[in-house]
Amino acid sequence: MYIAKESSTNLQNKQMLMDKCPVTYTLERIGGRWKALILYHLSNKALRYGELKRAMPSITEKMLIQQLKELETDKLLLRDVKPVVPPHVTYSLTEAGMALKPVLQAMATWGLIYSADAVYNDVVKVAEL
Amino acid sequence: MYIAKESSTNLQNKQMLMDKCPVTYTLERIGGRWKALILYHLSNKALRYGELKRAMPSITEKMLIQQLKELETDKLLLRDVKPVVPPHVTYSLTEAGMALKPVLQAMATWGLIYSADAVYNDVVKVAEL
DNA sequence: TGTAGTACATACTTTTTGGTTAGTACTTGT
DNA sequence: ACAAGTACTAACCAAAAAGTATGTACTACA
Repeated sequence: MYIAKESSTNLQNKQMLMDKCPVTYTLERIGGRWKALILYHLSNKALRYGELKRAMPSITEKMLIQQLKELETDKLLLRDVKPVVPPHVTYSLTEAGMALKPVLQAMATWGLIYSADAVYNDVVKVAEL
Repeated sequence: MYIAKESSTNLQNKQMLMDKCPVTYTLERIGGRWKALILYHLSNKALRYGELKRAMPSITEKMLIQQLKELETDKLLLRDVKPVVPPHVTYSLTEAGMALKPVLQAMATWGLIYSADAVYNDVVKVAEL
């Protein structure tokens, strides 16, 4: 028999770590499936919504705007709307967004080195199918 | 009326990004609520299971061993069992785990700078309650 | 005898994340 | 008249992550 507590600690733990651990704070900002990739695509030049979509064919439109919105409210990127019709919207990195480049670079470097000989525990290789 | 596809692209997207994007690869290895913190605590010296637990009072035992297991199979840390009773188990960083230090450092630095004036969008501040 | 400490395991549930499907308003091109 | 392109919105759902509660085997100590 299972009796659950009324209030879970899930959000409380998240809050606490965001507050006390700067790494967790950063992780919360750039974590998830798509944010790093979006930041990467915008790292050289500003792009329009449609350009981003075409640069990442496997992201759905819902996920794309959702992530863009979150990145915007987190002040990592800027949304520029030209009030014309059809709409013309460009996304570019802010100061804070630019400052993430060395972070992403460090992660990319580690990933490149240590994924080479890694055992893929959570992924079934296509070749094995 | 809603009719769902039989196979979702969730895992396929994850696989694809892990394969093509080294940042995503790294993120998958150190992401989640607790892994960064565990790596941080082990960054200076090896610790026993109980010492880790006491260092992170709000993690549950289930989450702790689960994360430790994943970090071990990902070869970021080493599990040392002394076959005595009561059990004596120590965890320490591997080469790959050590190599993550600059990555965590870069994230910590960014987090410290850009969390100071951040708007907490996903968190209701305690003071507001 | 019973309580605490060692390091876990397991069944179950809640919360969050990611994905699916369908639709909006407007204009230009065929 | 109708399709295609612009940039979205919203209802709905499945899968993954995180958390809860409880139990294990063994020993030392009071």
